[in-house]
Amino acid sequence: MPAYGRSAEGSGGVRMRDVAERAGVSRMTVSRALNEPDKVKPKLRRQVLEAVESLGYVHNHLARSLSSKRSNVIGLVLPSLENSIFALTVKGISDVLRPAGYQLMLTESADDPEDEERVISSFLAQRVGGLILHATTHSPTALRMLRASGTPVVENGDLPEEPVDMVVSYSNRGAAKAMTMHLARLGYRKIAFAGLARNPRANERQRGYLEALVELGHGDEPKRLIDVSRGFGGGAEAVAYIAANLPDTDALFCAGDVLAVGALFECKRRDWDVPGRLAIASFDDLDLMRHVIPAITSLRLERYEIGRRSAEMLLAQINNGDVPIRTIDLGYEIVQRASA
Amino acid sequence: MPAYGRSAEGSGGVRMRDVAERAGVSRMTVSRALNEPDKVKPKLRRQVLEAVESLGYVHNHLARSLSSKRSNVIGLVLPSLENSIFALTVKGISDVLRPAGYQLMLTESADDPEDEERVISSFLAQRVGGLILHATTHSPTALRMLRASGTPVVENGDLPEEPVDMVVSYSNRGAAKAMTMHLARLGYRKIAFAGLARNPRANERQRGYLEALVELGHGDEPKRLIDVSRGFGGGAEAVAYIAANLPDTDALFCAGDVLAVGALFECKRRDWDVPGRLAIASFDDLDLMRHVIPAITSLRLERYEIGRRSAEMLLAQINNGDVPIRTIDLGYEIVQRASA
DNA sequence: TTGTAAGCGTTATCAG
DNA sequence: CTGATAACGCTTACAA
Repeated sequence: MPAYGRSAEGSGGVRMRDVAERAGVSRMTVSRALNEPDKVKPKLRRQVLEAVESLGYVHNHLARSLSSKRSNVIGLVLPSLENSIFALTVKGISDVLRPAGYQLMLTESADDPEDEERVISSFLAQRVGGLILHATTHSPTALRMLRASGTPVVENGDLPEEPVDMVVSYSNRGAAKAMTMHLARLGYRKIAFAGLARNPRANERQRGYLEALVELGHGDEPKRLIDVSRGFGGGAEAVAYIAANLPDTDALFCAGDVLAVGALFECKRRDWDVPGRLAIASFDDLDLMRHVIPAITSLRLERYEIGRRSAEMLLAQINNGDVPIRTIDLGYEIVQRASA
Repeated sequence: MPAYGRSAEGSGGVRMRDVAERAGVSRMTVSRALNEPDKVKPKLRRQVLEAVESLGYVHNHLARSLSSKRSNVIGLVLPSLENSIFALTVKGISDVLRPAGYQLMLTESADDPEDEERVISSFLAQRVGGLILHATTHSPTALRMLRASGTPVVENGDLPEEPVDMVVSYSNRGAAKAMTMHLARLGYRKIAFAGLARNPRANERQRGYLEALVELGHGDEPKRLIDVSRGFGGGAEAVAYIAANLPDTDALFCAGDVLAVGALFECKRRDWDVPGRLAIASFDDLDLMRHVIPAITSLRLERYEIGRRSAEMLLAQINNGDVPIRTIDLGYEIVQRASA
């Protein structure tokens, strides 16, 4: 037996030919009535639709895609579902895809190259019509597979130097640099940075932070880089580390919102005034940021637009095959709040 | 042209027959080497795998599923991706599915029957091998489609009276009732309930809350039901409503964690002591609950287990077709913290 | 506008 | 253990 198991014999086993018989037309007329209704006379169309209804026929997309070499499925690879920041991007994608008759297939793949490879390979085996990847670092094998497949791809998580195909994103490096400069402008002088070591996007953010320090003339001062674990606990770790090892730090820039909130709570526990004792700034702009007390200064990214534009580009590529502008930088915005 | 557009011609256009030629075997041997390696002599198997590798062949699951009437894709319908509570369930599902060679297709469908119908129909058209639905209320059409398809289904969001097929869940009603009784046991007498009006699961929670009040002998007192909007803002609305209309309320039970946190923040803004002025309890147990100050008393559900067991049941049904116990109640646990 | 015939790329089946 | 052949259910291409 194969690795995969038995499944339904397809909805009730009603095929297009059954519908055709019932409606008194040929299979092709049924096919047309379903896919290109305009090409079938209203009367026959009605007959077909009635037959479909009464037989409970469900169009077989497997057969359709195999035969037509087209697919109405778009694959999306997200780094994680735990982080609700992606929800907006998914919504942006869906809002474009759905009216166009496409369906979104979503998979998560921790920022692990092997995992991504497996997921991409699976999507390609499924012959998806296009792929949206919320990641810009891929294994050589993954790259080879993607290129060989000829499948349209949009990358999302960052602005890569060598895109696979199309890109809709913002610059993690640029955004982090801007926020660091912003903190400096607010008067903070000893700015620390906390992030997850294993995340490529967090790494880029760290680079941006370091670039800003150099530009500010703090390049020679001892580094204030803090590697933390994920979740709220990571933010607490950062504050604890500052208390123990970098007590003169006056601002903490967190590579993610959850870290920032964790840091804020830890400050409260230690009775540290925010931003008096320690200012806090973060990346992304979860709804939570403006509700905590004090509200946290953060970087807002166009999460919804990223999704919408990605889907639009993908469809344009699939349908016209001609997308002149293949990289879109949607930028970022600093949202100034009470925490810094 | 069809509603859906052009797509890749399938990875490089390399077919199984090309692999077969290259390896000097028949297509069937290639098929076996890929699906049931044990049934092919090591030597031929190696030849095939080498040919696959050198040609960059990607197995066409469309054709495989069409021909075999099996599918290695499982569809999952979640109410929303904004709520990270589902991340754990997804992980539980993936952990079972992946090693079994299955792939998860995820879609979101707000608790809107029409939307769910469209999504289910799409999955059935895709001829998925099984379906996991995080919802227990379905439109008649959806039910008919599901039943007619014969596709194995697991429902997750609640314990329905008339399951479609299999169920792995907890009782929203039971859990809410238990929490309300718990609050009463802690000495609270004027317990309010806040939830989203349009959510079937929140409705069941409300029922449980009301049942508890009756059992406590508070059935005749004026109701303290508060309909709020979603997000942190909803929690704030609840507190504002209490301040304006139900000032003697001593405890607030929120149908969701985000509401509870929003309520907590609003209390702080109003300088209300929690739990002194108002106790707060919530449903689900997001990580955030134990990090806010004060930490919030909540109901913990086996989110990971729900996913794991659902996937296991589904696979058992697909492979053996014999799953004696078709409904699993995983219960809930009250996590007592400082907020109540 | 509708129909006919020949695939799409794989696997089930049965023979060797 | 391996191979030949006929599906799987649909659409393309062409003919009427």
